[in-house]
Amino acid sequence: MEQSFYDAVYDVVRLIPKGRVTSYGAIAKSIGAGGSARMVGYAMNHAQEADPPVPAHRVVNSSGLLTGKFHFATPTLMQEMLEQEGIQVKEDKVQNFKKLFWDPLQEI
DNA sequence: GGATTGACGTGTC
DNA sequence: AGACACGCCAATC
Repeated sequence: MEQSFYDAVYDVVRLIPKGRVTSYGAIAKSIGAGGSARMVGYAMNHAQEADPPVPAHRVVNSSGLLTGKFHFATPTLMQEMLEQEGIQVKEDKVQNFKKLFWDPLQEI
């Protein structure tokens, strides 16, 4: 079966550099999905079972909020991972999000 | 195959 | 400033 919408999302997310984050909308645009930001998040749900694994913890919503943290093994895992990469997270929000934001369109 | 859903985004009240 | 509403679009049931 052909690569589906998911594979495109996975590929972009895997391109996110360590210590950086991006938003669902940005990914959606990069794959040509436009305003289908929801689809990106939907794909990320499967990302847990995707192989190779996708750094979904580097993907947050446009506000820098860790909206999908509850979809990880543990709700705190996402924050832990981000902090490991040097990203400051407070109240489930990525601090300095604007600076840490990585736009896939700039890479692709 | 129609209806529902969803890790979102932007705007409005 | 916080809460609510609508829009997008593909996958799943």
